Amino acid sequence: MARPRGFCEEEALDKALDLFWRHGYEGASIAALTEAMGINRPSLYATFGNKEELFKKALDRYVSIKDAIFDEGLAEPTGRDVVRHLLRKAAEMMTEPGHPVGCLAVQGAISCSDESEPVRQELIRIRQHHEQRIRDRFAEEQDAGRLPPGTNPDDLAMLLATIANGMSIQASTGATRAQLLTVAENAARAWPQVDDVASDAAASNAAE
Amino acid sequence: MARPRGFCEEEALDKALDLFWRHGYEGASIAALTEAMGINRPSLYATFGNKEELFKKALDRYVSIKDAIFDEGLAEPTGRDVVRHLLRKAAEMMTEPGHPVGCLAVQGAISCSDESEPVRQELIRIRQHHEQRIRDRFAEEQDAGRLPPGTNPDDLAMLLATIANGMSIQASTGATRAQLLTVAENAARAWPQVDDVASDAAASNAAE
DNA sequence: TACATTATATACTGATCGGTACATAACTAG
DNA sequence: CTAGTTATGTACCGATCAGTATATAATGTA
Repeated sequence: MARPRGFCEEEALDKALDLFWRHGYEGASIAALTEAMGINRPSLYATFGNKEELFKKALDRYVSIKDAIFDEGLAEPTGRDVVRHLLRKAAEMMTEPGHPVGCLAVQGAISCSDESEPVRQELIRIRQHHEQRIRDRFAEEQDAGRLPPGTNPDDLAMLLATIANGMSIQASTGATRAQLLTVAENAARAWPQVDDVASDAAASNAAE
Repeated sequence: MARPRGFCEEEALDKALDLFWRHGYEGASIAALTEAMGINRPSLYATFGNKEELFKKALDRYVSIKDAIFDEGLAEPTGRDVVRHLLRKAAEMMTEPGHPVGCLAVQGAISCSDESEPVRQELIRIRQHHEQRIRDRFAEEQDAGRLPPGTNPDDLAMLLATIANGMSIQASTGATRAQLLTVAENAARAWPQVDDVASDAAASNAAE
């Protein structure tokens, strides 16, 4: 019973996600956001609250995309297949033409000023959520007897997350899709799995 | 024959390096820099030119530190030893108490605004310099016959750089030294080397 | 002691940041 | 057509950004 909104909220969120992804949280200014979203400042604040809330709402869309990829990847039959699937998908997603490069949860979490600390914490939380999913999947691998003796599924999950994070950095600094796919394939081939590891145990005890 | 400088240029540069490392290029404001360095704005500009030149001079000190680590690590007898040495050193350096976490060349290269693009390019150049050193070392491994058939030394160098970059992200988001050392050890153990790889060739052709 | 030179400290510039006050436009219910 | 409500557009707020003008303090030389 009042003036209707002159823009689509979801479309505007997608534009905001693109800009945040491309420039990080602080790098995307309100001026740039409103221009990309095709709306005015007051409309943005009336609809989304403030910059931080807008970011979180855009982030929700990003997480749902990534969760869908994890659903596929974690369903692969063995740990090595999971690694290959997830890293290949990551390589493709991070170099999608017309899309921002790298992973929003990595690029956006690099601290610039302190003011964006809550956003950084949120991104860390997101990444830990995904790492937890990998941990659970690798625990299944261990139960299935496919982990070499002494290999810790949590350690492998962290290694995989580390490689994925590194790929995001590589992508944001010019790595091509072909290069990232090669990284993914080499990581998958070297992945420890019981059918190709001979001796070597207790890598997990190396930390002091 | 004039008023002498009231501060030590090298000490001031070290303070600046610490701040850039901690907050990134844009995140370290001139106000914060001058306070940390214990000098005034005009002194900073008279001595170091401007923010970008100050950053590059601080970066030089960082690169020399890192190059020294590479000198040690690349001297290890085999590729796997090189990987273990470099990743262990990286884990220790990234979690040094009282120091900023992560790698400056990674944390600083994440784009916030476009204005810092030249700085980003400089950091990318630095990282490529180090990746080149790894490439050369792995080429020696291939000549020595320690690389599994079909394994490309350049690909392995990129994989190693990817893991190191990922460790920087992990460090900046709360990973402990013990966790990073475990990542390093697991990566080293799984590293492809001719004495433990049976079949599997041409991982390099996986990219499309 | 007087001068030339360089470093320092204060205070400013214009631009941009996130966020908002306020007047007006567009709509629906009566 | 009017009243009430919500969206929009403009123009602003104080804070902060990198960088600088200017006046003064501290030195070596003469």
